[in-house]
Parts: sequence; C-alpha cells; structure tokens
Amino acid sequence: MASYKSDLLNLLEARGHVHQVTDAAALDALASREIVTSYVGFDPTAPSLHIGNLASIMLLKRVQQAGHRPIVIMGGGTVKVGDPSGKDDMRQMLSDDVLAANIASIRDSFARVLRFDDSATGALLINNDDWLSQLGYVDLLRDVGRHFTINRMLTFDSVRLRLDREQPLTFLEFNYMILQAYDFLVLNRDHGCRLQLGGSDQWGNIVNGIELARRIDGAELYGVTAPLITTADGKKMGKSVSGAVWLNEAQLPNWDFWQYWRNTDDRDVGRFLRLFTDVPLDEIARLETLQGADINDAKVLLANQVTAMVRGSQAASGAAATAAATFGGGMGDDLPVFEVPAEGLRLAAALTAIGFAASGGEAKRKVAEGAVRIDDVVQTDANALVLVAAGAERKLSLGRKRHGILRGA
RNA sequence: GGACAGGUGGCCGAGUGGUUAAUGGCAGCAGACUGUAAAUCUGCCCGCGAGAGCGUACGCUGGUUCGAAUCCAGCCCUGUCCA
Repeated sequence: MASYKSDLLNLLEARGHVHQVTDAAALDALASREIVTSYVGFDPTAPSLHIGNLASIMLLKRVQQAGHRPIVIMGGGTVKVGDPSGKDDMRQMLSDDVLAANIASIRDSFARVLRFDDSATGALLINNDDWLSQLGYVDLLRDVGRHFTINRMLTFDSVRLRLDREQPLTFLEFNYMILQAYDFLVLNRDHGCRLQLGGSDQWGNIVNGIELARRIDGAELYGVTAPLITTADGKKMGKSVSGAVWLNEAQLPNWDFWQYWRNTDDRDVGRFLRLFTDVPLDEIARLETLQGADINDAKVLLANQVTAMVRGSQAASGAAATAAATFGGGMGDDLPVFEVPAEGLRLAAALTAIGFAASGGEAKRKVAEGAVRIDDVVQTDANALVLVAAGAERKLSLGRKRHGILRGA
C-alpha cells in the first residue's frame, strides 16, 4: 500500500475511503503544499440523507480533518435532471418547494458532522441550482456542449448500462453528466475548488468535470472515489426494520438508528469503525480480533460513535441505555410508546398501532407464529383484549429485537 | 408515421379462457439455533373481517363469455429496426 506525503491521502487511504484517484502523485503533492478546496455532490431527493450517503459525508469530514476545505454541493439543479447512474427508472420530478424544503432539512445533517465557519477550512454548502438555473441553453451548448462528443458519452457506464438493458434513457438524463461536469468548472472558478470526491459510481462524472475544466480553463483538477460500501453479505448498506436508515431523526428515531449499527455483521465491524468513526486505527485493529460474543463490545462502540456523530451524544447515550435495559429484560426510555385507551384494544391492533406490523393481517400472522410477547409472555390470541392500567406500562415485543411500551392512558 | 417485441404482486420472472390471490427466484418478516452477528433449517409474505366470508389486483377503457391476467377492439407507455 502506497504511503503518501499528504495527510489527506494518508488519512483517506488508511480509513478505507479510497477506490480510485485520478492523479495520486500530483494530488498528494498539492495537498501537502496547500489547502485544497474539495467537494462532494448530494441530490436532495428526500428530506433526509440516508446511511448510503454517509460514506460520502465522511469523505468531506476527512477532508476537513486533514486540514482542507470541504464544500457540500446540493444538487438542487441537477436533481431536476436526474442522475441515470445505477437506475433503470427515471427519477420523479420534484417541485421547487419540495427541493427547498429537502435542502433545508438535509443541511442539519452536515452541520453536525462538518464545521461551518469563516476559517480557511470552514465548510460551505452551495446549491448548484444557483448557476444551473441561470444557464442559457444555446450558451451552454456552445461553451460546454462542444467539449463533449456523443461517442464518448455513450461509453459511460451510466449510459451504456441503460442501453444494454434496453431501458429508456431520456435526453434529459443524458445531459446530467454535462451539468455535473459544469459544476466542477464553476466551483473551480468561484471557489478555487480543485478536488471532487464521490462514490465509485461517480467516477465518470468526476472525470468529465476534470476534463471540461482542463479544456476550457486549463485547470488541473483531481478526483477521488470511494468504494461502494456493501455489507458482508453483499448488500448495499441501508435498511432497518422500519425501512431506510435515514440520518434525520424526523425520519428515523434515534433508537432505530443506534440499533442498525449495533446489529452490524461481525465481519463489517472493523471496516465500519474505520470508515465511520474517529476511533484510532490501532484500537480498531484490536477490536477486530475479538472473538465470539466479545465482538459485541465493538458493535456497541460503533453504534455509540456513529450515533453521537450523526444524532448527538445525548442520542447515543440514550439509545445505549435503552439497549442495556431492554435486552437485560426490562424496558428503556427510547422504545416506541403507544397509549392504550382505558377500554383496551385487541392485540393485533396494538401491534399495528405501535408500528410492528403493517396491517392487521400481518399482525395476526405474527401472533400465530408465536413471535409476539407481552411482558415476555408469548401471546397466542391476536384478538385478545390488551388492557393496561392508567399510568402503568407493559412491554410489547415482536421477535427478539423489536420492543415497545404500552402505556395505560 | 410503419414493422416487430413487450407492459404481471417491492424486484426479477412464469402463466395464454375455469381448483389462479395468480408457479418459481430474490428481497423482507418470524420461529429454532445463537452473541441483539453470520450460516443453516422451518413457517409466513394484497387488504378488510372474531369467523364463515368479502373486497381489490395482472398498463388503461370497453367488449365477448356462465367464467378472462389469459380472447377481441381502441387507447397509453417502453424497446428494437425502418421512414
């Protein structure tokens, strides 16, 4: 493994963030010489980013840790076009209002992880709609379009895969790579940005930006991509019992977020600690060697660290306490709560109300399977009336892991 | 504009008039085993209903038929080739 001069590349490499680098030697020299302004783009398609974006967020965090300046680009303009990478379906169109709300909501996640201030390494958050929406079509075609050949555009994976699979690719989406390349050009001009980072699927887009700026401005820009983070069983990261693992608490309670990390596959613990925490590398190396149940300590550390970073230290300690209490046989404060009316309600209804089952039918099936317990006693009748005295609490459980509190109203 | 191929449950993909709420795979959930892990085995996997049962569902609309995802017509959408 190559050793670099710059803290930036050494840090990225050591923590497992590097997949490809455009010109490692030149970038290494640049980063060891001066502050490198670097950016990563994010698409505001939802009111929150999710865990799949966390690796990219960490790239920016590492940039700042290594003494450089991170820029978050919100793709308010490009999202209107839609990145065809990795998708067979065209993205749905979002209104300006929704986009603005999404961006405002996503901003909070970055504020927790990055340091935004006026210093030379303070982070910036910029919306590419600021310039993309100002573009004139003919001007763009003349200034930028002439630097792209269809021949080459057709060779990019994002395009080729669609065509090979005989899936539709609209002209709109076909233009995405041009707009994204243009972003890098603008950021270099306006902010002296020299480096773009991103997931490995962004390699083509990044290279296009570098190429475009070189042709138009003679600028020397660089790109780094991160490996796609998959779990040990070969899946993309990112789903919890209740769906996607969102970074915002409004989309996913702290408890569920913490639990996601706590349930990490043994084989992923070391890698995730390196990628998503600041735990020292030698400490991680030690934790990785833990055998059997002992590795659970490492998982708790991982959950605490990541939750603290994304949700705050209060959230992490609260979830950890709830876990200790709940899996020790009791109940913790962070468990979901459902207020049971005085007249009570049927068990199946309680399960759906607290969110453990999507429908009454599913709730009944789970009861029939012997998966449902109240106060750790297996329930067999989905129609049984559940009663909880006013102010009292009973524990409702589905399976080994999902627990909730039934509180008497 | 024309020819051809296609549009099925979260995804892939069978099914071409009747035990079809629709084979199979993936994903998911649960049980057993465990360490809140993995692997493995087993069960479940549209909704409503206490239940008998009912309601929706195979691109859309209409038709044929006792009966259609399956046949017919028109329309919409996608792909390939042609103009």
